[in-house]
Amino acid sequence: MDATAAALLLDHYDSARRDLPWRSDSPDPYRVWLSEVMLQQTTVATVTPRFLRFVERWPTVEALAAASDEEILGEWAGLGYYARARNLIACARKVAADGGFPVTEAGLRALPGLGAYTAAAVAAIAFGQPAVPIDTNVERVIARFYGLTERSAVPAAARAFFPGARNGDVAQALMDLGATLCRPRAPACPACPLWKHCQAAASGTPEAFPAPKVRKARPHRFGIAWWVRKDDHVWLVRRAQQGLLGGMAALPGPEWQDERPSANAIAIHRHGFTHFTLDLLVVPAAEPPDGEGWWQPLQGIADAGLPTLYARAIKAALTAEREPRLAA
DNA sequence: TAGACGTGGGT
DNA sequence: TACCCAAGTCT
Repeated sequence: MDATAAALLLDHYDSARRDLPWRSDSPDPYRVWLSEVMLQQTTVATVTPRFLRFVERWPTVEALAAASDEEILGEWAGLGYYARARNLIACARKVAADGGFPVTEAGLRALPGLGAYTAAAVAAIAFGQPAVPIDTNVERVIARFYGLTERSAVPAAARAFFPGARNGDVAQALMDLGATLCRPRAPACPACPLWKHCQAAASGTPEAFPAPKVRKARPHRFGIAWWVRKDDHVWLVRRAQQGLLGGMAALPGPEWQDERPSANAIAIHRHGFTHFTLDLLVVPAAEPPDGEGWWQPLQGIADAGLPTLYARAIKAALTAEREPRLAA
């Protein structure tokens, strides 16, 4: 039905597409998969340098599969949503053991960390399959193009929009459009190749499509991180594999709680997570707590593979030690 | 199925 | 400061 719109979109894409390091006329499935997993809920600007470091260190899925958990989690540190890294490891090892990536959408969907979107994206982009990847950009552009307020109506509309041939390019073109012109707020309609065919633009209030999602308020929580120094080292532990920051290096400490604890902190780091904010109190202790851990040299601690929460808390503690008057 | 799950940049 | 948003997945 919308061969015209898809053709206009592809013409625009062929002349104006962004040059991103995982894009190629002959895509490497490993690079497509790695980039798609990194891009889940993460911006192109954040992913680009991290992607380049990953593929330089591990140029193939076999090389990645042969790396240790600690190496990969350390390279992922700071990217967030660490379940992605744990699934990345499991997926790489399965693909390497199987001798390559599955070619079909269903086969890809069965791999760890590949949901409906990523399986369709890899199938379409890397293998030229007629899959229809629907991410937040595609959802927004399609909803606006057809004047849909209900997000539940988008998948059927998207299947009508996608031509079947060049679905990977159509998807990337829609994502580029969503990121640069058809933005959530203040869309740049006059510059859009679909402007004259777009229902939302014709309505005069394109931002009203699709209807906004309802959001809940974030609670506030508190935590204690023990600050145990010896010479120029600090005691670190590895967090449990499941749950928040699962498998990542961390300062030791008890479970976080809803009430503010009374403790003699040398620094307090406030950190925002998706579903709550945290005040992490950094509290000096003389000896490491019971359990596994190691002495991490403070030299180059910023590159030690810590998630941002702990990298920032340690930085605040070191600053407080240097300038006690500034401590919270 | 709704909540858990990170972080950085824009406004 | 605070909220929005980002190439989602898993349970």
